[in-house]
Amino acid sequence: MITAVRGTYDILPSDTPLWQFVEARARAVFQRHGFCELRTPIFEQTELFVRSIGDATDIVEKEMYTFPDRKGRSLTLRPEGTASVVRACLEHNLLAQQKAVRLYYCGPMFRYERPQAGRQRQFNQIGVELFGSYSPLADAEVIALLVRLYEELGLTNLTVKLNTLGDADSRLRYQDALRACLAPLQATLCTDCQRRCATNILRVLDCKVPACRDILAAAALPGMQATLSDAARAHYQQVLATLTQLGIAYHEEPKLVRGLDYYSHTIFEVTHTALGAQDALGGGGRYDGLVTEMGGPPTGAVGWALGVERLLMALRAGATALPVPPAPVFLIAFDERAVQENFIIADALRRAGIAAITAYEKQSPKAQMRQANHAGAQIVLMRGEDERAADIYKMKDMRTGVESVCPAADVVHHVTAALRGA
RNA sequence: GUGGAUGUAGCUCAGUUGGUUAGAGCGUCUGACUGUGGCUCAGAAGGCCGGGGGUUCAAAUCCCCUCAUUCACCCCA
Repeated sequence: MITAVRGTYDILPSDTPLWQFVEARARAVFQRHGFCELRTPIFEQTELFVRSIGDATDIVEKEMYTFPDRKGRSLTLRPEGTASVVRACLEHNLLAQQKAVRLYYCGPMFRYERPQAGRQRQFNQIGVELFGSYSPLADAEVIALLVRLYEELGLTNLTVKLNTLGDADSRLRYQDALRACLAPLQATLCTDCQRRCATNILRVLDCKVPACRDILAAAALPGMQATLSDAARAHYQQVLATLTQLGIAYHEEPKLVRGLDYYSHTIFEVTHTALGAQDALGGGGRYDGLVTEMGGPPTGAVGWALGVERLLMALRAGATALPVPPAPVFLIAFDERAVQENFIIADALRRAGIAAITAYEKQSPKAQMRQANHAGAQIVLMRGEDERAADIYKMKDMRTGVESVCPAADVVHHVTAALRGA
């Protein structure tokens, strides 16, 4: 038997209503906030991700699905959404005008990682990007948007974690200071941290190995705040103040670090208690340098992405009321001729906007009634020899068990009235 | 990429120190005055015991490999 490849999975009909619910709510919230959808291809030139995400990141180093096409060009299934959005904006000149551009996207992303709870190789993200402003209000706007979206979906037990990396100069100064401070200690750190010292030194701060934590705590490392420029510090404070005015609770996490190179200034992450090790429901930050890095004009930018699978895990944990599938009209045939007759009536019902299904073969009335019940039918229409003689349909309301009769020519009206009354 | 746990019916799981035709619950199907669902009762169908190799008179059970799932590390959404 051929199975779905490792790290991928099917979203079955029993689950798709929940997905549709989440997507519909998300679109409604984005629409209220003035964000428009952008749909980009699922694969891009490999170079796009290498340049935007950073060639020293885990994503680029070992997690991308990269392959040559038939003419030898290197292509990559997108591991995240921001790079494609920036590329599309530049390609179509969407950032040329002097105004903010608000975009959202949703769809599958691909990363070659070891699957575990809340982590698969093809997974879905919903994300937003806000271009054209350096204002801390823009940071606050997208963070608020993320929180309002979760609220709209009925999620609680959320934690919003915030930090600032400062501008590019602040960050370089801090990394230098950290490197100088850690150099003499490097041999005593865990092997992961020794590697991090070379690749992404900020991650050392986030190490969970107890021995490392003790060493770091004793080392009196410089705080990032110390190397922040005045402007960067003021920007961050303004973001915090605005969130407070919006009534959005947050935790400052000075050690919060992100895995993509393009972030600067504000970074944030939303976690949920019911999620286990992969507890980040969503995260993002400001990336003012990326647009110029990709060959565009200097453009302020801030955005986030959320993992839909993790969002659904959190929703299920919270036992939020799930949407119910449609309850169709079910047509039962007592004889062979009725199968064909029902098929025609079903079409008339559907054209009138009423969901209806029929059987393809005559089965026992009992079996057909069971099917109708299983399908959640509210109304059952029955046709056989007796009904044909009188040119009528027998109609049963499955909730009350009450049966009635109506002329064959008038079925649509009767069903409509019955559904409305129920 | 590293480590632990687990793969038996559609689903959730039993299976005693290796020993006859591998079980249960739920679900499915069929019946219970043959043209009527839900509840109840009765019956039936449904398993290369994840796959491959090995040990043995004998393997779901022991050993090795492999694939997959899962949890954690790592990393991220």
